[in-house]
Amino acid sequence: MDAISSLMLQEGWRKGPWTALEDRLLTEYVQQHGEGSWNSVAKLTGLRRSGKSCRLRWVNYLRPDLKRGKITPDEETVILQLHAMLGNRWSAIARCLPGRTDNEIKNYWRTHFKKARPSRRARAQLLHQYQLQQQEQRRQYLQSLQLLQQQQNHNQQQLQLQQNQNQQLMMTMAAVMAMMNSLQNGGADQCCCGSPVSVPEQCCALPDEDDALLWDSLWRLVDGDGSYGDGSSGGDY
DNA sequence: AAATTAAACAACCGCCTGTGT
DNA sequence: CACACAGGCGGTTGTTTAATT
Repeated sequence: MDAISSLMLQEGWRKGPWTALEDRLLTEYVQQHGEGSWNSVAKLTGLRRSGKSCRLRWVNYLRPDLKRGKITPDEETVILQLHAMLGNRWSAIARCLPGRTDNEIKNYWRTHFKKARPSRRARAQLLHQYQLQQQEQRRQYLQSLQLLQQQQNHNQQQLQLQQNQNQQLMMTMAAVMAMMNSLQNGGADQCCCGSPVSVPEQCCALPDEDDALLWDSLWRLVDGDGSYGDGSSGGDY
């Protein structure tokens, strides 16, 4: 409570709903003195109301030119149009609607057009929608987790396969190198494993079938066709 | 029929502006 | 120019009435 309000209460200012007697006193005052000088109402009539309160009561309730009753559809249209143009300038809107007060229009707007708190039924519906949304989000989250897991397993398998292929390639390379060496050395002194042999077949030389595979791999490498292995990995070799 | 909720209305409050001194 | 005061304005709150559960 501010200083003026507490002072008003100390001095015995009345607040709250107006009585019929207060209305009559105020009406008589305005008839005699005209509108304005609201602060002198209390002195001249004995009313224990502030000037502000007197003015508000007169303007919003006692003025004889006030139009009573519901807002008509035409008036509603005007209110909507003017509000779209002027915003919350209620007094400006009220000036275009004779007999209506800014307070009345403001209340009407708030009641009918300002986004109202949803009804209980609407709130329950909103809550239900929210819960369904939450369920769906949870389901999607679990699904993506599962997908991620599958992806990781797949990657693991791919890695393993790649390692195997690399190993095989290294072995092939080593065998090729050994073969080259043996060809350079007349083909008799050393085997691919380094053992001194006169005939390669007597050491660790590959059987015919493996031998063919080995040469096949070598030509692929030389051709550089990148199709080594399962054919899915292009460019890493 | 009682309890609860929403709508409508009335009044108050604080801030701002215009005016007189 | 600075100050005080009255009046005006928009936002907010309180109360009553009507509708719904």
